[in-house]
Parts: sequence; C-alpha cells; structure tokens
Amino acid sequence: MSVAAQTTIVEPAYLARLNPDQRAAVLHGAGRVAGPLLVIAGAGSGKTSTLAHRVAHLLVEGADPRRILLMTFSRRAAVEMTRRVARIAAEVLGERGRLLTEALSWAGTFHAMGARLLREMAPEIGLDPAFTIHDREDAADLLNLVRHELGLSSSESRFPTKATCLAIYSRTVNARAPLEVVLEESYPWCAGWKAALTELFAGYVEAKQAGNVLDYDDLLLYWAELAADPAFAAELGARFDHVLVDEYQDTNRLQAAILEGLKPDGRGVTVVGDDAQSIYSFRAAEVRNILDFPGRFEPRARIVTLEQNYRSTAPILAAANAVIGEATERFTKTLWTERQSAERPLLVNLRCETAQADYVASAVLEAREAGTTLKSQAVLFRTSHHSAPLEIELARRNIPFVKFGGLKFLDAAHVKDLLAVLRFAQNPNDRVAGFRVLQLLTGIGPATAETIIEAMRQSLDPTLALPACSIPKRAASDWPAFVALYTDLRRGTSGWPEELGAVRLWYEPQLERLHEDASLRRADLLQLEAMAQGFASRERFLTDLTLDPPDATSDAAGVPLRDEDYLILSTIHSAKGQEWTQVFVLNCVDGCIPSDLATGSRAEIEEERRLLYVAMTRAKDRLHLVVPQRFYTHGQPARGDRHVYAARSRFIPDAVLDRFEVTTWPAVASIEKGQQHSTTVRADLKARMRGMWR
DNA sequence: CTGGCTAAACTTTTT
DNA sequence: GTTTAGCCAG
Repeated sequence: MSVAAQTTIVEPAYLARLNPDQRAAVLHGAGRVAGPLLVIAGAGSGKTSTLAHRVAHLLVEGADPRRILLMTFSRRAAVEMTRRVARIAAEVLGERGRLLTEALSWAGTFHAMGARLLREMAPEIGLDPAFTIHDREDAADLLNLVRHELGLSSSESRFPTKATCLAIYSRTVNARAPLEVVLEESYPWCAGWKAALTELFAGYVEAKQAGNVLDYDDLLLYWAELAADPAFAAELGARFDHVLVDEYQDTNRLQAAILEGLKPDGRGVTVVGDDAQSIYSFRAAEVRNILDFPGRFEPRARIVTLEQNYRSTAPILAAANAVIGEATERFTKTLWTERQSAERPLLVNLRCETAQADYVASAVLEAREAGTTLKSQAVLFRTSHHSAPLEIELARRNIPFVKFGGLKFLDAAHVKDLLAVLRFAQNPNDRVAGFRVLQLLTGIGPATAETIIEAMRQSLDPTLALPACSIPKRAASDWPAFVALYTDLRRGTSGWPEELGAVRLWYEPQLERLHEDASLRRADLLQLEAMAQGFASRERFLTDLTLDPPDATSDAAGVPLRDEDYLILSTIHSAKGQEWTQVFVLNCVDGCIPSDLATGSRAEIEEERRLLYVAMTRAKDRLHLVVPQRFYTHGQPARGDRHVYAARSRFIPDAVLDRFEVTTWPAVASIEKGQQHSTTVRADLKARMRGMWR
C-alpha cells in the first residue's frame, strides 16, 4: 500500500464525530511526540471528550500508556477521563484498547502524582518513604503546636489563627511569592506579624521534617525543586513521552514550574483550559499560566480554540455570554451553539430563603413528573451553608439528595480520631497524629502526651518505649489496651484491612464518652471500614484518602445507593466540568454572588463573576437564577429575626435583564390573594389592647 | 497536670 | 453556631 493510499483511508468513526477544531486538537502531532499544544476550550465545547480522544488517539497510534502523564484537577475528573479513553480505545482496538488504557497509570491530580513520584524516589532525595501526608486541618494543627512552642500564642494582641497562618504559608509557597508581597496583597491585616510569621514558618518546616510528614504544598514544592535540578529534571522528563494537563487555567505558578521543568521545550505537552472559567485564584491559581503558555516556547505553542458549545440552548448561552461580557477583561472567544430554544433562562424573584427552598423543591418535583430524573438536575450555590434551608425542605418532602463540597466526611472529629490512630502507627514521628490519639485517653493531656512522644522518639523502637512510660493514675487502667493495639498495628499482626476493625473496637468506649450522638457517629466509622476494603494497604488507604477525600455527603442517611435517583446539590466550585439538564443557582444576590468576603479587590470581583458564569454554563436545557429578597443573618439565636434585604447580584445589571424571563414566585396573582387574606383582619387585637385601659 | 467551665471572637471557595 | 483562650477545682 502506498503512502498516498494510506492518507486517503476513511477516517475511523471516533475521528469522524469530532468537529474540525476538535479534530485538529486530537490529531496534533499525528500520534507522535510533537511541539506544545494549547487547547482553549469554552464551556460545553467538548473539552473532556476532546482530551479523551487525544489520549485514545495516541494509544491507537502506538504510544506507550505507561509513558503518558495525564493530570486533572480532581480525582473524579481523572476517573471520568480514563473511562472515556477506554471506551474510545476499545472501539478501535477492542480488548487490547481496554488493556492499554488500564496501563495508563499516571493519571490523577498534580498532588497525587507528586505523592507517588516522591514516594518512589524518596531514598534518593533523603526522604523516608514512610512519610505521611497532612491534610489542611492536620497541617494547621502542626502549625499551632509550633506556634505555642515559639510563644506566639501569648502575645498581647491577637496572633492570626492557625487556619489563617496556614493560608498565608500556602499562598507564599504556591504563588512562589515573597511573604511580604503575599501579606501586602492578600492579608494586609496580618502585615504587622511578618517577622513572627517568618519564624513560625521556619519552625513549621523543621517540624514537618522531624515528623516525616508532607503537607499538600510539599507534594508540589518537592516536585518542583526536583524539576529545577537539571539532572533530576532530565530523568523525570524522560519518563514520559506525553504530558497532558486539564483545567490549566486553575494551576498555580508552582505547577507551571513543575511542567516547565519536566518538558522545557514543550515537546509532548498538551494543556487544556478556559480563561473564562478560572475560579481558583484563592488557591493561588494563576490565569497567566494559560494566557502566557504559547509564548513560553520557541517556536510558540500551537493554539486550538473550541468555540462551539454542545451543551446549552442558545438562550442560556446568550445569557451566560451577556454576564461574562460585562467583565472588564475581554476573553479570548465567544461561544455559539446550534441548539435552538424559545425558552429563556428564568430569573425568579421571591421573598426569602424559605420561599427559595420551597420553589426549588417544587420545580424539581415538577420536572421529575415530566420525565427529568433527579440526577439530571442540580442546585448550585456559592457557599456550602447556602443550601441549608433547602436541605431541610428536601428532607421534609423525602427528596433524596447528595451534596458536593463544603464539610467533608473526613473532617468529622470521630473519623479523624480513627485515622489518626492509623497514621500514628504508620509513622510514629507524626506528632499531630500522636497528640490526637494519646489525648483520647482520660487522664492524658498535652503534657503527658508530649512526654510519651518524646520517649518514643528517643527509643530505637517506638513500640518498646510505650510500656515503659510512666502514666498518670487516671489513665493507668486504659493504658495496656492502647499499648496492645499500637503494638499490633506496628507489627501488622492483624493485617489490612482487618486491623481497622480492631482500632474501631478500641475506640468505641472513647466515642461513647466523648460524644452524645455516639450511635450516629458509629455508622460513619462502619462506613469508613467498608471503604477500607477497597485499598491494598494501610499506606495506600491513608494517602489516597488524604489526596482524594470522598467529596459527597448526604446527611446522616449515608450516600444513596448508586442505582437510586437523587438530586445533586453542589458548590459552584465543585460543579466544575459537570452538566445537568436543569440547573438552579441559589442566592443570586449581592453578598452571596459576589460573596461579601470577596469584594476587596477588582480581581476578586471578576473571579466571582466568572463563578456565576461557570454556574450558568452547567445548564443544558433549563436554568433558574433565584433571587431571594430577604435574608436571616447568622450569628443570632435560632429563630431570631435579624435579617437584611439583598439586591440582585451586580453581575445581572438591568442591561442584561432582557436575556432572562423575569418572574416572581409565588405567581403575582396568588400573592395578591395572600395579601388580601392577610389584610382581612379577623381579630383586631390592637383594638382589644387599647380597650384594656378604657 | 487534666478536664470542665466561661467568655469572646469569627464565620468562602479546595488539592 | 463554632472554635479558642483562659480560669480554676480536683
């Protein structure tokens, strides 16, 4: 067969279903390692599909799946991506395609890939491979320990809280910015603490190293340092032929540095993203990463722009474009669609949050009656607690739901306790875990815990140090059981995952003692045990759970079974990359969107605007922006009556109102009826009061 | 030294 | 409504 004949071969079906731009992105380099590629993919433009097709195409053309690094924003996105790659690859290559996709093992978040690389290379870089990973709360606790040791807690004026300190530290690291600049730009009220913070952070880094723990930022920071070293960088870069990064607009400077270190010339690099959807700058995401990407290389990176939206109807897209069109900074593209519809998105004015909950619940049920499953409907909101009144209403009406974002399963104290026992066993130097575990025992407080941990550190075998410790009388009776448990965990006597059951049995008496609602919490622990079955080892369980925490909670009832139908509740941030037939956006009022905590700077406000844009572009067929006029404020006794009146979000000015069907709920007619009702005075109490004194 | 108490401050989005 | 620092009795 001649070369000419080959090139005229009919395209495989998986390429034929792509539009020309998508195909250009998929075919870039024709399955070989090629120069850098930037795909600017508007909302609903088939971004995930295009990236999945590109990976599948690489496999079809013979790329080695073990040498492809695919980095996504969340675990969920990585799973979805590989699922789609498998389907496409199987279409062309059958069973072999599926096997190839299974070998696609380097797919996950930057943090997860970093953790894996660092554990693998630990001996070479002076790291103990048994390191444990601190989540945000653990990191803050360690920072707090250091803060007390440095005597920073007893100053006359209040030192920033541990959470604020960690946020400052994290931004400094992720933005690769000097502390001074971070303080000035993002935490001006802490600027006076610069010297103390510097001292604190130095101590924190030492404490992490002494404890053999890494925090989230370290996973990137160590990796970036590695990638900055020419010898290591070359070695790391040579491991992978192709590096693909999704949601590139939400990466930070540290992540860009990692990418640059891996592939300085950009060969084999594909990044995908949308500058109009950058919503993570609070986490030091840097939109300039994507905007400046092409110019970083010589020759410049190729740019492919996907502008056709396949998700939303024309009126929904027109409204979303109008909202983002008000932005001060122009964006690189305008989306269009072929999906016509006569139905404009609704802008629903109603009285208060209770009415809002009532409206949403009614509309959700109505749509389900008409054939739209609960699962294909979603309620989005800026802040996790905005859904509270709705959750009550849904529970009252027996509408099942799953909530994404906000408080996590893992943040519950009892779950953290159990995991701390495991972590302490995995890594005896983990002081945060040790402190937490030891203080569970009655009679052991900070001082005794400190002594025990120090004794363990001095000893060659931490387990042997335990029975020798002098324990206060009050703790003496509980002590042997703990020593036995810890010894078993260290020796691996019970094995994984059985040992988790042993930990729970030991913990149950503490649970009863510490919490009123012990039985509810026990259910969570059982759920944790069930989850543990799916992990190969204690180390994998702890690592994966920290890096990819289960992101859904659905009240105490537990997550509904997979085959059940349930409504989706989600923060807008957690809704990224998803789509639903019908979408409700709660609290489209100033103070919520934009959040009144995020109106400090122009840049913050612009990000809030993009947030509303992201929320709106999740909708396929029907979109409701809900505007409650009255709010009960927080920080008052239950059933208090302090409230504020809110105005429609500034991102929906009068100029764009014609893109919406503006309505009032309940319908005006029934309001009038209601008012008539209430103005008909049935008993004139005021007259009676006056009458009392006549 | 521990653990229970009170008073007071703070309150977003997440790997 | 939750977290945190500080106080005090055992």
